[in-house]
Amino acid sequence: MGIRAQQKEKTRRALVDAAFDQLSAERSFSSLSLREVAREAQIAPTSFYRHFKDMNELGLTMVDEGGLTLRQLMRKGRQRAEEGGSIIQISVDTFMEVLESNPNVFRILLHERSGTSAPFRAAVAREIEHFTSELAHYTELATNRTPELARVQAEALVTLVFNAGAEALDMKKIERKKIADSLVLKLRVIIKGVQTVQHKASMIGTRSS
Amino acid sequence: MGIRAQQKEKTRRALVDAAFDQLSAERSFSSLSLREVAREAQIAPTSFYRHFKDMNELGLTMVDEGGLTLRQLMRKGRQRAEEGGSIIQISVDTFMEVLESNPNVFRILLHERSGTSAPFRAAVAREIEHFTSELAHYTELATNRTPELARVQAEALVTLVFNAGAEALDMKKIERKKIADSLVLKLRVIIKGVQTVQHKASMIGTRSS
DNA sequence: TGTTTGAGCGTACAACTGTTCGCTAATTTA
DNA sequence: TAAATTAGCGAACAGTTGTACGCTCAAACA
Repeated sequence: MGIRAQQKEKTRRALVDAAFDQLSAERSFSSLSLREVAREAQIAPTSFYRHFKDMNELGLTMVDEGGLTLRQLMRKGRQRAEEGGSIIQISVDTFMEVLESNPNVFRILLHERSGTSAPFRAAVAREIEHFTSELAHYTELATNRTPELARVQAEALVTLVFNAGAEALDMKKIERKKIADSLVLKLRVIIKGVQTVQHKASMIGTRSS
Repeated sequence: MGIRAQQKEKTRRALVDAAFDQLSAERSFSSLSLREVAREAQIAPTSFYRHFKDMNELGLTMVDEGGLTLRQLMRKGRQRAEEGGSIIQISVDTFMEVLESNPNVFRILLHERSGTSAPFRAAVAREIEHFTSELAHYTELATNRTPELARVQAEALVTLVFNAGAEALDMKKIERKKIADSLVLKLRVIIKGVQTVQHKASMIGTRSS
């Protein structure tokens, strides 16, 4: 890569990082101004346009990085699960760790999921959908769930996990622990419930066939 | 009430209504400006201060009205449930009806729940906590749940219901129906799961005592 | 080597924001 | 009836925003 393209990439990266850095509990992406981001990235406001058409394009880039983080999260969880132990506990621990080391990545996902920009909502929904369907597929293979119930289970699990994530984001470690413990119990309850429902359904199926 | 106080209350109401009216999928409360609200309410920007210290104070008033709606929702659901039928189905139907007739009330609750203003988040959390604990209390009485499991069940149910509400908000009736059906199934799964867990726990308790 | 490209900059502008201040005029109070 | 209160207004302010335009000057290219 030429010197020029290298420098450009560096500046682009500085913009993305500047935007991520400005996120906090008190500051959402949509409340950031182009000028603020440019200021933080140490470039002139007008130079912003050399890299992104507008703030929305920057934001969508950030959401994409969020999707990447989710895929890494899924992979990491699976790797650890292969080494044995409670899958649920491992998954929750992994989630909380990744959440802690990338708080602002989750901030943009969690916030823009119910934000005011339709493209943003769609992008976040797409990433979460990908995450959910992968989990459903995995569940279908690892257990004896029907596709329908695997999907329902995955949706319920993901909803509770992300909700707990949103709560945990701005809390201290000790409170986060409580949320994680409570989350584990809830996930267990759901899985147990799905097992029961599926078992009942298959009994009926057995009887009638 | 004197003529003067009456007129003042009317204008105040106009401001709150104007703010609610401007909310939509594309417009959150925090994106509204004081001047926009005043314009919509047909008063001069400066007159706004005769009624609220700033936009935050207006917003907290609106969140309070959201809490009121939640309490009415709970009451309505219980009334209908007394007349028999599936409690879950009735609750979901009631929720979706109230959601449909007060979309913007839910918008502010659902959005500011993960918003950038700490006082807002706290206010919304308070209202949802109230809703959750009332449901837990009700569950504890109506079934034979331990307080701990009743609480866990209530939290899980509320999380799924509100999440489904957020999804349903901007959808057409037919898609909303699908969300509602899926939600009913998920709630059933959770309740079934809690039943199973509680049953197992009580068996152990019986054995060891 | 001479020419083209393009990242970054500074200036400028119109649009909007929240908020201060002093005024009016109608209601309330004494 | 005379005085005090106050909801509502218009003008004005300093600050911020997104973006258009034209320039520079180093890298890439022919």
